[in-house]
Amino acid sequence: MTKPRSRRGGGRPTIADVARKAGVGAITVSRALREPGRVSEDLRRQIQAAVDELGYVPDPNARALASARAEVFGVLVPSLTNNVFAEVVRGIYDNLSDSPFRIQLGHTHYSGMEEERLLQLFGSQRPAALIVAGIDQTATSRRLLENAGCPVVQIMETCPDPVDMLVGFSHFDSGRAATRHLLEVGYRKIGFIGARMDPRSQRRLAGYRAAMEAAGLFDPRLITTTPMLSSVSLGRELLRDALAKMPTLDGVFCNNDDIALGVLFECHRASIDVPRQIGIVGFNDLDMMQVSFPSITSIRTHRYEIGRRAVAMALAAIGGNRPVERIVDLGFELMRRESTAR
Amino acid sequence: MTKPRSRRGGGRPTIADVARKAGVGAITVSRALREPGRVSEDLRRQIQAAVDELGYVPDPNARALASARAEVFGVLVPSLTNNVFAEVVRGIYDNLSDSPFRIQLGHTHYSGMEEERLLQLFGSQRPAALIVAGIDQTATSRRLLENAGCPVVQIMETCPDPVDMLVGFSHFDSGRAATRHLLEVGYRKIGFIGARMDPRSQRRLAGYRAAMEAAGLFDPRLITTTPMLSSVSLGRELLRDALAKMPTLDGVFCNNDDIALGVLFECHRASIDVPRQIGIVGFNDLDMMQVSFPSITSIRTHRYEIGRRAVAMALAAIGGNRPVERIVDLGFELMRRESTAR
DNA sequence: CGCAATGTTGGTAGCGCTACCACAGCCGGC
DNA sequence: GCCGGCTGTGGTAGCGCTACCAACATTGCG
Repeated sequence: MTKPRSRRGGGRPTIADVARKAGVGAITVSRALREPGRVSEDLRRQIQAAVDELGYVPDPNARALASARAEVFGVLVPSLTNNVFAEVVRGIYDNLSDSPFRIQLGHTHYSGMEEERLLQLFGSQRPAALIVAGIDQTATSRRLLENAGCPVVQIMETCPDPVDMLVGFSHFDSGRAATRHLLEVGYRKIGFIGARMDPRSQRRLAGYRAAMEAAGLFDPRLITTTPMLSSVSLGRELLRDALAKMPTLDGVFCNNDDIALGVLFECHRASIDVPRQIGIVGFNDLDMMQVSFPSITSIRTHRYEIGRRAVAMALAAIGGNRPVERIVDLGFELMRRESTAR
Repeated sequence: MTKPRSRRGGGRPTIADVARKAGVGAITVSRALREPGRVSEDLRRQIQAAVDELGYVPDPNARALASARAEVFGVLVPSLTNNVFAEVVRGIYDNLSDSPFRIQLGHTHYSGMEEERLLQLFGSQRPAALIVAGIDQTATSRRLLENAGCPVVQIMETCPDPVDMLVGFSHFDSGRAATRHLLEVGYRKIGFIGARMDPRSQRRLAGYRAAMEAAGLFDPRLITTTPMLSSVSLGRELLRDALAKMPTLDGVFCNNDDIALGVLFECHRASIDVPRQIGIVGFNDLDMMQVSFPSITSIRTHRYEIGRRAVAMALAAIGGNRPVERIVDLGFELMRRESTAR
């Protein structure tokens, strides 16, 4: 006779304990918990009573092993301290909190290598779905996504050929819209100021450039960027740099709101009148943009909704009814404010 | 003869495949991967070659099931969009990225019930360690933590009787220090402005109150709070409310930097001179505090370091050598700036 | 009334991995 | 030369759960 291993788990109740208590087979307990509709009302009640009494919680690891599918959403974003992604992630969490799915979050730190490593790692868990930021995966990453064997949602951008599904908006269009607005209001020497030029920033810059070229006003010296991580203080420094290069600057499209705020503060310090001498447009429309003095024109993006929608699409796909629209463009909105009101 | 189940996992290589290829037993492969020191140099090389060739990645679920221990850190914070926790979480991720541990992140949304639910859920995974924000768990939550069977680190605060380990700083002391600074510089009618008064905010308020009472200047009408979530725009509204209640207000200790920024903007709009008419102190010392115009005095907290340190302590405990100091106080720092320079 | 279709339940055999032993070979000490 | 102790390796038996199939009862229909 073999002696049972000494309950390595520390004596937590198992499905067998519940089954014994309820006087049914283990598999019936399993079904009662996962597909209550397939178990008779009577047994379901008995089982529920046993579960409650024992305080049974299914072991997700055993479940994943047996079913070859973990109840986990893998989520890959470049950074969490970036307010933008924090909002997206919040949308994801909120829409997933009532479901049995857990979230496995990873930071790529804007690195393709790191993204590959994490996808490899996440893949080994057989996640129920993957949500990844951006469309600029390496060839290896793209292959990993295609072979993940689960719904994949790319977020934050649009493109015609996603791996699977996509929710986002056009960074090119939004960059162009911001620049066009400055042109329409009458600014001419419009600079682009940006830090950490990730692919999405590059597309906004391309939109800026397109607008400026269409107006016959493009000049490469109007562009000021840095590889450093974006921050408010960096916005201040970058405006100084931009003005040093181009003292006649009369407007700036800032790659994000942090930069824009830094620019505004530097204008205060240098007694530059906003919007009279310089017009400012930010990007993302954080709450503070409408509060600042003067309030700052910005491009509002639907970050929370992107996260929420990505989850909704993934859940639909898991449930068997893939959304008809594989590609969702949530657009953006230009919020006109005092910083460009001249 | 039983036909093998059709590789539900989709044909990924298993440890048995690696063992066969390397001509060794499965258990030796397992050891070579987890404790290379216990396997001879020769076999280790052969096994590594087989692993590389097959692209073998261990299944974390099977591993967790067999060893009754998942390589997962459970992390519980109230909110991710709060910049403060985003920084803490970054510190946690950064210090854990080279280890085999994954992170399971949960939001309590400042709710004790939600915290209980998540601890229950996380516990079912048998995590390697738990990191939770705060010391104000419900009785149930505290019991769950005590019985988690793994190292537990509470973060963000100090107290004499943590569940297990603790890293943080004193909110009471920091609130008192901020208020004392305002008093020292000469402000008298000093208000407290705060949103979302979680337990940490309450302690800062208590520190404020202690300082004001010690100076014989406390007045409950100086306190303005709201249950709403903190934001820059809320800071602006709260200052209006505070001034309506107490027009002679000459200083404010803001519960966080977002509020402080909102207050500053409202002062600009209302042509209130900072620091002459009103002094402002923020809390957390976000980057923008030193950039704003005028720059804002704030209490610097070591958020990233709290996350980093919590992980270091948990790893040490997992490794068998619990840190001698179970309680670590990382302190805080008053950053004097223009907003209180009069 | 017979038979297929449907619905409900249970048994068995794993999922991929590691804990726990067993065992072989080697060392040094008495 | 025997014994205990080490080191390195492997076999076996699960971890807790679910996929798969079988068994049985019940129903509907010709």
